Amino acid sequence: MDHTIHGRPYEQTEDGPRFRPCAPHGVLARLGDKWTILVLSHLAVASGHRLRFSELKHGIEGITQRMLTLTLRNLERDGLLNRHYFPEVPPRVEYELTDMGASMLPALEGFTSWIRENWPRMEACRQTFDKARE
Amino acid sequence: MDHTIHGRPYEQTEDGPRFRPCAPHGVLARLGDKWTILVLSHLAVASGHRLRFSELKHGIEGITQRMLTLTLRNLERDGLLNRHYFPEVPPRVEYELTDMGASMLPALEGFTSWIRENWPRMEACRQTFDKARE
DNA sequence: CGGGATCCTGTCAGATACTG
DNA sequence: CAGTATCTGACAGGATCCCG
Repeated sequence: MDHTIHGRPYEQTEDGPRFRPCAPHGVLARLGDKWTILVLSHLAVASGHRLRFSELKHGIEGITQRMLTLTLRNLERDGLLNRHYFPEVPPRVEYELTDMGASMLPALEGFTSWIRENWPRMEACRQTFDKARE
Repeated sequence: MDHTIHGRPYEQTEDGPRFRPCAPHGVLARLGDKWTILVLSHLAVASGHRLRFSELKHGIEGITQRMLTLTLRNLERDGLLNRHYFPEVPPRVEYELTDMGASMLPALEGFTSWIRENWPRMEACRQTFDKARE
């Protein structure tokens, strides 16, 4: 039998539930990496949820070709976006959110709206905390 | 004037909006680290949103003392939980979600529910992707 | 234009040992 | 019991060069 609390798998022990590393962690780890949120933000507001490589690169301050490529590969691997390659000269490549990728946006938006509301307070907490142990 | 799209700051350029690194990324990076979600999950389901250090340590498979301490410090710094120290012998320390910490749970739950629904599909996409370029 | 291949670096997780 | 201190290897990510 598989037990879950709030959808998270755990095993019962005599001292209470013990969670194991699980899916939410893996996905949030991906979203939490340095560039993924920025890439998704751009595609979220783009017409057709679709942009070419150079538009993404120019739109994200400080990202290198390599990191953009890696970020896009990971998102493609997870099925969150599709890569469209046009063998023209010069070549053109467009990235587009999949249905699954687009379906994630409301959940992400819900979370980011919480963050926006609470961000000033978190920032204040950090400064208080840091000052208390300078 | 400060422009935002979906709450994210950006600067306008002749080629369209350019986002800058912003608060959502920082918070998600924290949540995405290896242990934070597991710590929050435990506190979320604990009575009074409150647990002592050893309960957390025992409840999270594989975490080291050091990493649990660091994870808890970061959450405390962000104002998401409080540390209660009882100078007994042996000492006892309890960690408790703050109001802000508890207010984050619904947003987190919304996100993790999306993940649970889509996780099998993401896993399938990864395997397809990996096989295609073995 | 898009991106693969290499090399290099700082950062951080993990293990271990010690302490009030 | 609940930490802190120290060391180490692994790895994320930046810089650079080249290629169809």
